[in-house]
Amino acid sequence: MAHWLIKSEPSTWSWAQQVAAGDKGTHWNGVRNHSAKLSLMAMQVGEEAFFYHSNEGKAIVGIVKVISPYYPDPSDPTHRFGMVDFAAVRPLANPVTLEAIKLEPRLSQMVLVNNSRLSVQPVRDEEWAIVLEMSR
DNA sequence: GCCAACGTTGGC
DNA sequence: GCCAACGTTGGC
Repeated sequence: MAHWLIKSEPSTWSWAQQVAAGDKGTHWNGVRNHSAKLSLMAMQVGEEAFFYHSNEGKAIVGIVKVISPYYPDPSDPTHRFGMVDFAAVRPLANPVTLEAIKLEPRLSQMVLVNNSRLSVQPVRDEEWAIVLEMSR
């Protein structure tokens, strides 16, 4: 199973709102970037992703799971981009901040560090485990 | 609020 | 097909 990371500005869509959406989850629409699209297309139902708060908080705050495979994003007039649905799984006991991630040498290859603008990105298995360890 | 990094657009 | 101009993202 692959792991992922998705970003959201809390002022637009927060972890609290994601939790409130429950098992029905939310449509992750609005992605308009090719790299992000490739990750969305590769996602399988049941795979988990870190939920990262950008701008305010700048931390991984929870885990979501994919509850629907990739399908067209009706909000895209060009019909080039699609989306998946995510539902909240659980919060992290302690959010893992971008600062802490940057200080951890074993996470120096994370896309979050190297390509900070990419809103949907893959996470390596070892990176996933290290972040979970840091959240305890 | 600034600005660097990056992606996209459009003129040529 | 190149590349300058522009818009957006997101850390600082």
